[in-house]
Amino acid sequence: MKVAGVSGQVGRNGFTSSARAVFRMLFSEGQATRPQLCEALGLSRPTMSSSMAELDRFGYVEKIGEIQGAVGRKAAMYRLGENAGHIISVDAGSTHVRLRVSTLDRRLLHHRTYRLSSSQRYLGDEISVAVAEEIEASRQLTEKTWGPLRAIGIALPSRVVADDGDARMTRQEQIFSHFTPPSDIPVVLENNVNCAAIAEHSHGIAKGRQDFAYVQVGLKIGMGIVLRGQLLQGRNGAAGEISHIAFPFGPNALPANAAELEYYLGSEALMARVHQAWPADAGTAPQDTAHLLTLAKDGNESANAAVERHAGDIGAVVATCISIVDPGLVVLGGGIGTSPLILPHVREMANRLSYPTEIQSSTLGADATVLGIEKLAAEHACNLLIGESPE
Amino acid sequence: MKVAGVSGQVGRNGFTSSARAVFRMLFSEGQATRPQLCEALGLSRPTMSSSMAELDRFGYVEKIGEIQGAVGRKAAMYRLGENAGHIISVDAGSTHVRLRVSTLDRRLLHHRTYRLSSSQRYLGDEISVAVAEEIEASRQLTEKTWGPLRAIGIALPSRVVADDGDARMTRQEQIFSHFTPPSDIPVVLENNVNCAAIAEHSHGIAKGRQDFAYVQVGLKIGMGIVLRGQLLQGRNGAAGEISHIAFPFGPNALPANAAELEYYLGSEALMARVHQAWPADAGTAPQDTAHLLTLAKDGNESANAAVERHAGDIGAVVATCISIVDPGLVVLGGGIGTSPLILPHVREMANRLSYPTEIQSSTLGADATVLGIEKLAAEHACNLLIGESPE
DNA sequence: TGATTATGTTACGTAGCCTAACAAACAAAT
DNA sequence: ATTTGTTTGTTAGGCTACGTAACATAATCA
Repeated sequence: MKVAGVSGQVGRNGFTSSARAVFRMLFSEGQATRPQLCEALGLSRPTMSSSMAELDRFGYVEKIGEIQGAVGRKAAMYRLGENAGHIISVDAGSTHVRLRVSTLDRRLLHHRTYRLSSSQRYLGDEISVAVAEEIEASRQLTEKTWGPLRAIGIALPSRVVADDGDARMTRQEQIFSHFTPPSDIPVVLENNVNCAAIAEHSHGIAKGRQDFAYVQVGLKIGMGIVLRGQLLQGRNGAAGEISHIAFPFGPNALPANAAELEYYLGSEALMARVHQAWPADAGTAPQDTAHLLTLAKDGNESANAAVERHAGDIGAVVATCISIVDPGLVVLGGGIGTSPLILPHVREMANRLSYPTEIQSSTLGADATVLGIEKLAAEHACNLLIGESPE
Repeated sequence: MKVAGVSGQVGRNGFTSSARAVFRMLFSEGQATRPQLCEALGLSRPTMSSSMAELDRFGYVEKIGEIQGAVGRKAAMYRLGENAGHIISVDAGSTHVRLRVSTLDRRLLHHRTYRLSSSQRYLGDEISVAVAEEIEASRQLTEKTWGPLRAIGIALPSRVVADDGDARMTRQEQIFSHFTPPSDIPVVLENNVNCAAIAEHSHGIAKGRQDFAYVQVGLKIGMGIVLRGQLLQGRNGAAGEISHIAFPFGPNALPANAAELEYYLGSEALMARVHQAWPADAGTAPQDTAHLLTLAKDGNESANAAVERHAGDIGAVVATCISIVDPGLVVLGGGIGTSPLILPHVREMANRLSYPTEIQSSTLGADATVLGIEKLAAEHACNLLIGESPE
């Protein structure tokens, strides 16, 4: 994750640590009563009173109702207040630009989806233009109940280098070719596969897991790794760039070029191999991977063989990842990755080659990436507002 | 790292956070004056006084002298006191059992090295017996100025699973077949390659790095990964088990068995290939890898070709690791890994296939592993004594 | 209409830090 | 040898962020 713009106050900012804990709790839980917060944070009721007063002075919390227990007085329910502000999150994808405007605790305020004129294989001008326009349009209709804009998050189809990393040779700056963010708003950039991984962590099948890997198999292949609850980025923003693992590699084969696996495991090369091997008497060869998967599902032998072989290849890649980070859980995503046809073969290959690991298909839809960058942007905004998280 | 024995008090234990910070500073720095500690920890001199008094009551610190600045009063120099105690660290290696007795701040009190009767490929009875005897012998001569024994650390040639991991199918318990640790002393277990990585971090070329990978190439091949300053262990204790990456893997090759790379890249298979390819007119074929490296260094063409090919294979493995964790630094260790002959070829292959990464040879000697487990055991003892580290 | 229970506030105590001021111990200047 | 200035360490006292105890408030239940 790269953060541009405002350098930001980190740490001490006048709030007591209890007030910060309360804010952070409402930030992550959405809403809670005072007794719930006391219980969860181990604070006394007087401390809760003063923390709430502190936060309320800035409009960072608001009371949204009361709930009645079995007996006794009603408990006041709170959530983040208007002044906690809002964020804009954008998935600058290859076919669509998806945008969400939401509060820090991720209540959706507004959303848009823009379809690009053509599929963009890499981050380029058209994506930058579309992002600029979509963000501008959303900013126009900002309602004043949304509070101040705290951050803009953008998920990119490119490597993204953290602030302390080595940013040479990255395409990440391309996003700014036609898009100039407001000067006082921090911009959070992250790779789109990593964002999908984050979404699996916060909304998907990896919820509650400290460690897991998310492998996306579609047009391209990529991986996002979460270790100890945190996204692994790497010195060059290249953590999870599995298209660069050594391939081919064997007793009589050394890799000749970088990223050969990207071509081999990508949809295009897969379909090329399918066409090559397609028997003349097996009917029309499928035109795309969706078609291939449909044929396989319907029992077409040639399609099944191709899918099985591809699943084996993916299983080999997954085994390699497990052998290096041993995450305990691997989530498969992307057009091919989520197919129930490949799952058993990936499991079989991965578990045969490496170590006991749960392997599951993603259940999140097309919103995963934008939800992931939303989470990251919200976290960044939260940190700027009340200081870095304690751990 | 697996921890057996005493469950331990974690966190709150009567010490103020300043006192804990002071202890932790002396633990990591070895010794420091009061003003130095004030400066480094951001504490006032009165707070330092009370923290020192607190720690001194338990004998956890001791004054070891005074140093004179340019002008002004002398500053008192402190280090950890006798009651901070000592630890025993053991490298249960394949040919030797190395043992160190040291204070928590790693002042060497005693050391022994025991040569095993034969090279042990796996953790088995002979190693367990040797460890039991060496530890017992060291405990006999415990001097009372050493203070209490706080922990025993053992580096094992086996996967080691963390307390929350999945311990099935591990050999780690073998160490206790003939060795029963004192019931009230915590035992810290860790894989020996991971220990060597830790040693690179605390004493070696990776000092000060947050992220790096250590690749050991010798009789076997293995990796230890440090991310955000912490060892990566993995759900099955299998993080860094690079002998399990998919191999062979190519357009016409899927791996048949687990760990084929272990056989292919190990010394034995390497030498078998060398013998196979050795020309009849090139003199006697080398008998072991050391001999092979010597011949290559002296310009022998066949030896050089074999070394270069092996280095390329290692480079491919390193590239795979970089593509997954992108650590920014890879340290090569082990009998073959530290050879200056392979370094340029590994660099060339790794950087061609993946991302800009510093690749260096280890400069630590045979003590690396025991120094690594010493660090881990010391940290564990420190945490038990004064609570978990804040971050 | 109490009795009971949960919530929130007020009053007050305390731990753990700080600053200010002073005492002690030193080198360098007089 | 005395004075001066500097650094170190201690004493005195204050402040902040918590806590507990007690009370006020608001609900259910009998």
